Amino acid sequence: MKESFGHFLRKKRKDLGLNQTQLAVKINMDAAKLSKIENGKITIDEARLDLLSRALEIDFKTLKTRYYGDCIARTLYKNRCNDETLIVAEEILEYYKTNNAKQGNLTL
Amino acid sequence: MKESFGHFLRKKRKDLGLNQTQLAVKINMDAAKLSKIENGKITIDEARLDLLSRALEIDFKTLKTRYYGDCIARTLYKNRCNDETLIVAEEILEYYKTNNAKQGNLTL
DNA sequence: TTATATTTGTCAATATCTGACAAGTTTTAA
DNA sequence: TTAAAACTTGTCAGATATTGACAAATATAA
Repeated sequence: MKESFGHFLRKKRKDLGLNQTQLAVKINMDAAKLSKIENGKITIDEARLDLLSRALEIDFKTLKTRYYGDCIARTLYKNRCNDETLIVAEEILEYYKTNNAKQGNLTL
Repeated sequence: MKESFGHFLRKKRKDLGLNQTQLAVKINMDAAKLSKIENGKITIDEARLDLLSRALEIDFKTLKTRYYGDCIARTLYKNRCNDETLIVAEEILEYYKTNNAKQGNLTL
């Protein structure tokens, strides 16, 4: 079982022997904010995800997958969605792909 | 392949021979807003989803699954997530379930 | 065209998010 | 048990986003 995105980040940070303040400097971020990210209190954008992947020596794609995977897991958990939801999501994703919906037009 | 949540709603509405204005009245909603929902421009909360399920004679659970499935599909599509993301999401969901994270504490 | 249906834009009020910092708490190590 | 370091949380005002209600514009159908 994979841990949460925040725990994953924290583990990687400690593997490199960095504290939050040190890592925060590397990615030009307030240490308090980094703490909130590790604890899943706030979101992070892709630009910051990129900086983070470099600082933690993780492949960007891997980190991105972990991040959005975590976001989706939270949506499911928070809203008490049933197990079928992910399957339905996959099917609807195909719909958007084949119908070439404009990506900017999509509101979550 | 399943269509989007909005298209699903529209189909069900037309099956019942209702126009947006008529359905909007039933669920105590502005018709313009209903249009935006059918076109995926805005979100809807569970209370309204419940009203909608009654008005359209759809099982609430089914509608809810469709709705969040659509939200997740949009997240994936909009952010160009790779195929592995859903698998990762499933694993992280298990983490939240077993660790009994407080559902209120989760920020998306 | 004319009526009907749908979509989009606007508005102010409300709510949420942001970064920066201060204050508080927990952990660590002597 | 201490003090220091690490971490977490709260606050602040400014920015950004969302809401419901309505008007205007567009599309569809008769």
